[in-house]
Amino acid sequence: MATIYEVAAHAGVSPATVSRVINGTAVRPALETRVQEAIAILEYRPSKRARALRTKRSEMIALVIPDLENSFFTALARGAERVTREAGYSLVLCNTDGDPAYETAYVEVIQDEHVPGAIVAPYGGGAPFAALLDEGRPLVAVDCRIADPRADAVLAANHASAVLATQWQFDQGRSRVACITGQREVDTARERAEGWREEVDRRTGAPDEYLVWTDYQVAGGTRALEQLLDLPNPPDGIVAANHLIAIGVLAALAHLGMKPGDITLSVCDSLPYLTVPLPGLHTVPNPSREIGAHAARLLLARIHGDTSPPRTVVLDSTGAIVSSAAHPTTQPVS
Amino acid sequence: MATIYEVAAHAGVSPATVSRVINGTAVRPALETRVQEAIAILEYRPSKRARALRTKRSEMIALVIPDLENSFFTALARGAERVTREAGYSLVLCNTDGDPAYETAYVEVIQDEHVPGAIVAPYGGGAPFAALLDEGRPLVAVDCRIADPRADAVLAANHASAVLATQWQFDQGRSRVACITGQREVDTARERAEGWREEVDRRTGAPDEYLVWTDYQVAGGTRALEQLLDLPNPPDGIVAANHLIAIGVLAALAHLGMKPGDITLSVCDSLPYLTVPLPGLHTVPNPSREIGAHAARLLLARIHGDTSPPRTVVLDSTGAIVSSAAHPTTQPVS
DNA sequence: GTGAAAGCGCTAACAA
DNA sequence: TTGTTAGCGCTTTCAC
Repeated sequence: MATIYEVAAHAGVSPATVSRVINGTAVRPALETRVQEAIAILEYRPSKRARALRTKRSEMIALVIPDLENSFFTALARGAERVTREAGYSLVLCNTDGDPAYETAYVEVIQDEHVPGAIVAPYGGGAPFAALLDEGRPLVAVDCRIADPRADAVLAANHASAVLATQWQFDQGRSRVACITGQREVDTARERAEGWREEVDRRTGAPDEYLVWTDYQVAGGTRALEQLLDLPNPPDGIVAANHLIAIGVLAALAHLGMKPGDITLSVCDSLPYLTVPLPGLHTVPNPSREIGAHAARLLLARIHGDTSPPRTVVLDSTGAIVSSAAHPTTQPVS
Repeated sequence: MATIYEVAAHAGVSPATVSRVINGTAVRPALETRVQEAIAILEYRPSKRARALRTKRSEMIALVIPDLENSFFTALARGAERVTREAGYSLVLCNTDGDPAYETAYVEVIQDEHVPGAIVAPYGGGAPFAALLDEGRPLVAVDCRIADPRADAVLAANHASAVLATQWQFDQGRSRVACITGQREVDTARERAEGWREEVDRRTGAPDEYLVWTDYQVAGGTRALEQLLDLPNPPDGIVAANHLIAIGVLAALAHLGMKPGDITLSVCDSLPYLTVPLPGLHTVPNPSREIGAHAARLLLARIHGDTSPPRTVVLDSTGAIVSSAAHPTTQPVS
C-alpha cells in the first residue's frame, strides 16, 4: 500500500499538499491534478489508522445493542448501517446481552479505537455510557432513554402504538381487552401499558388482572396468556407489547387448539416474517429501521459539529416524526 | 488517557520497558511490578490505534454477511462474537446485502483498518475476498465455500440434514414428498436438494416437478407451494430448504385454510421463534451459532500462526463436527 | 535485561 | 498557497 510520501514524490509536491488534496483544503488546481493522478496511478488510499492516531477520531460508529438475535435490533442496525455507510463510516456492532459489564467493555473499545460517537440501546439506565459523554463523544439513545440528559434519544411512539393496538380490539367488537407487557423497569413496556390503560378506560375499562407484567420473551408471552385464560372472566382480546410476547401468545393459542380469532391479538411491534394477513391478528409496526436511520443521521450531525441542545425524537408506526424537541419532554399522548 | 511515556516516567523506566511489560517480554520482576503499579494508578490502557499503526495489525475481526436481518446470519454472528470477544478481539459486522460492490467496499475497510482476518458468508463465489488472501490475511468461509482454495470453510451438513428432513416425511406416512429449495447457484440449496433426491429415490421416488428451485425468501416459499399444489398429483409432504421458505409455505397453507398436518412440512433449518412443537411440522436445526463459533476459533488460530493446510469443517445439526479435513473434499453423504 | 532512537502514515503548526 | 517539521502512541531494532 502506497503512502502519502510516495504520492508526494510522484507528484513532485510535499506530503502536506497531498494531505490537503485528500482533505479538500484549497490547493492550486495544477498541483491538485498532479496529485490526483499520482493517487490514481499508485492506487493510494489514506491509512485510516494513521489518520485516526493523528486526529484522534476514526470513521466508525458504534452501535450497542442488547440482543443481536432480536429482530427489532437487527432492523434498527440495518437502518443505521445504511445511513452510516453512505456517509463513509463503518458501523461496529456491539452486542451486550444486556450485561452492564459488556456495556463497560464496549465503552473501552470505543475509547481505544477513537470511535467518535455511538448509538446505544441501553439495557438498564445506560450508566456506563456516561464516560463517553464526559469525553465529549456524542451519544444517541434508541428505543429507551439514557439517564444522562446530554444524550439525544430516538424513540418509538409507544403510548400511541398501544392506543392504536387497543382501539383495533374494540373495532373488532371485543369488550374484555387485556394487555401483556414487559418488565416494569423498561420504558417501552411501561409506556405501552399506559397507552392500553388509557384507551381501555375510555371504553369498557379493565380489571387490574388484565395487565400482566412479564418479560419481552416468547416464554413470557406464553405464561402470561395461560395466566389470563385462568381468570374467572378471561379476556377475549390481547394487546401484546412486543413481538416476542406476541409469538408466545400465538404459540400458546395454537397449543391450546384455539383458532386464530377465538381470541384476537394486536401487537405494538412488527412481527418479522409474518407476511400474510392472519385473521384475528393486528400489528402496529415498530419503525425500527427508521429509528436506526434517524439515530444515525442525528449522530453524524453531532459528530460534524451540531451543538444544538440534546433532543428527543419520537417516530410513529409509519416512521414519521411525531415530535422532535429539546428534552426533557414527555411523550405525546397520542 | 495516559500514554506509555507517562507510565514510564511514573515507574522510572523507559517506554520500551513498559512496552515489554505490556507485551509479556521478559523484564526484571522488580521493574515489572513498578510498571504494573504505574499502569494501575494511571489507569493506563494501550492505544490500539498506535499499536495497530506500528504493528500493522489490529485486534478486530470482520464478519461479512449478506443479510443482517436473516436469523441464520445473526445467530452465526452471535456465536462468532462470543468467541472473538473472549479472545479480546472485537467483531466488526459488515452487511453486504448480497451486493459484490459492498463486498469490495468492505474488503477495503478491512485493509485500511488492518483487520488481520475475516469470516465471510459469501454471496456469489466471494471473488472480492481473494485480495485479502493475497495479502496473507486468513479467511474463513461460512455457510458456502469461497472459490479460492486458500480459505478455510465451516459448513453445515446440508446433505445429511435434507436426508433427515426427508426421512421424517416418510416416517409420518407420507408418500409424495416434494422439495422447495433455493437458487441453483447456491451451494446449500443444491446440497439440500441432493439430499432430498437421494432419500426420496430410496423410497417412493418423486417426479421432477416435485423439486422447485426458488430463492431463499418467504415469497419464494409461498409461490413454490402454490405451484406444487397446482400439480395434477400434488405432494402431501414438503421439505423446505431454509426457514424463510418454510415460513412462506406456512403462510400459504394458512392462507389456503389448510390445517397444519394436511400437508406435512419439514425444514432443513432452524425456525426462529418457533418454540412450541406444531403438529405436522419438523425442523432439522441449522447449527448457525456453532458454525460462527467454530469459524471464529479457526480464524483466531490462523491469525496466531496456524499454517496447516486450509480445511473444510462440516457440522451436523447438533453442532458436532462431522468431518474436518484439508480440502478439497466432498461433503460426506450422510 | 534495559534504554535510546527511529519510525509506522498521517495532519497541523509554523514558516516561507 | 506551499513546504518543513514535529509529533499522535506505540514497537522494535540496536547498542549497552
